[in-house]
Amino acid sequence: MKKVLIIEDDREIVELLQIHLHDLSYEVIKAYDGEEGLEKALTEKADLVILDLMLPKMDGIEVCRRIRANQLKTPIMMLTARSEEIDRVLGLEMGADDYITKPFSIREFIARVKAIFRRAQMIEESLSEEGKAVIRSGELSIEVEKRKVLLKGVKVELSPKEFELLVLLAMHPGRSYSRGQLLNLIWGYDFDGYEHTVNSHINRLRTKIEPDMNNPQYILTTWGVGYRFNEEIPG
Amino acid sequence: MKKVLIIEDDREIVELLQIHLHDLSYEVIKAYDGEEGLEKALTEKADLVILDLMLPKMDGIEVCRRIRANQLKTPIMMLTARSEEIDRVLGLEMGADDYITKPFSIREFIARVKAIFRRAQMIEESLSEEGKAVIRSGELSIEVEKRKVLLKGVKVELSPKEFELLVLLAMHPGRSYSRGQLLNLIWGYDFDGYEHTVNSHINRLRTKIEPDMNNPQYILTTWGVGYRFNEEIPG
DNA sequence: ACCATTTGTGATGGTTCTGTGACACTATCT
DNA sequence: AGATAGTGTCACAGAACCATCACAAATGGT
Repeated sequence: MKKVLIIEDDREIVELLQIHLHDLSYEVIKAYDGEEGLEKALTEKADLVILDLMLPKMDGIEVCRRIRANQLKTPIMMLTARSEEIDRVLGLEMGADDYITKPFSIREFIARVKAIFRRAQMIEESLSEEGKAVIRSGELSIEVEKRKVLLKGVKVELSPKEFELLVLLAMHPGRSYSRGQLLNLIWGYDFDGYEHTVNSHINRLRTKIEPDMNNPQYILTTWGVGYRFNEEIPG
Repeated sequence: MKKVLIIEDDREIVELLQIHLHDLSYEVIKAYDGEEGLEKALTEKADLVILDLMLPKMDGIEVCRRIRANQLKTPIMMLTARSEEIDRVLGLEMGADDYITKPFSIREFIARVKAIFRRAQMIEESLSEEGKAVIRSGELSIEVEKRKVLLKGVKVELSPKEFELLVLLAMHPGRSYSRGQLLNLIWGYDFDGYEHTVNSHINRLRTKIEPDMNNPQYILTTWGVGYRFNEEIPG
């Protein structure tokens, strides 16, 4: 059974979410402040964390960061009170997978939760078929094990860095990575170069896989933040 | 009836696996620590070994190595606690055929066990053809048992290392092996020489089997990674 | 012990990749 | 619109990586 951790100080909202998550037969764990939330996130190994931005004791942003530092793969959905862009951007920068602004409709909330699990499920399944870790998206297919990328069935030659970038981004569609994060994750934390280096590699990668450079379909830019893989490929 | 050996100290997991393996009508042998596991692996002649990475008395890696040293063909499936704990590469480097991270779904576990047996079956069948394990690819045919390689019907004389390299690569077309992996798998994990040694052997091997050295058809280079056998031999 | 073969390593030259600077371009805000 | 900060593009030099060759040490058979 899937575990969902809710970190939210408004008990009414927690109640509401719990009821509906329970209907979907998920196990629900609750935390009412940042510290408690972080602790439970690290110990309970939840399959999804729902995280309010404004929290007592420890800010949602900080909680998100700390979770990411340890559990890279756990999906996080942010709740924010104001629909201001700043909040959204910050949320993405920390590596949240999705965000939703209060007040939200339960219908929408459930749809998003399902979407997140569906995505996680896809990754799980593609990994499980032995030897075949394949990520598919539109006309693009990535055979991770074989280090092979096909675009419309035609093999694309990528350099090591380009390949690693593509795989990292494509494994978490919709999640934005800052240039700093990408440098840490791919180049290593001891790399001391310019962040602008990432631009070049993204650019080279795009020239190889994007049909139209002025209108990228796979590698998207999150302005002011970094890059992400498109989560809704047309067709 | 197929025999499956489970080496795992967590008795709950052993129980669980046993039940499901029994359903598939496999005979199950159990061992609860590394030493016992190795002993039973060597005496019982199992068709599949399921091996936990963390074990009392003797580490799973060591057990894996020792089994491999004696029984080259027995498939081994590794169990690891966390996905971060072990790199996919490391598992394969030790010679495990597959690995699965805990916690895992029984469904997935069974799928993988079946896949391993299916693969073993395939190899078995190709072996039974007049007792010859033959790998064919383009104009190249490798008779593994006889240590004989034919190019366009003409015998090619290969040194031991060259032959082993060729067989290992040709057995898994498309999969790239790093120089470190090749050293571990062919030279042995205790070899302490330069990785660049592999280059020389690949080079010598190529001069013997490649029609055009500037455009290899069989042994390809995966830049920044290592070498692989071409999976799509032209006509 | 002798010879032939195999094998590891050093050296060298060639190829690909990668980081960076410079500049054009775009989004955002006042 | 203008100012500013963020992003796209491109070329190039240096770095990283690979192929090749030569040679000495190790190996193995006779």
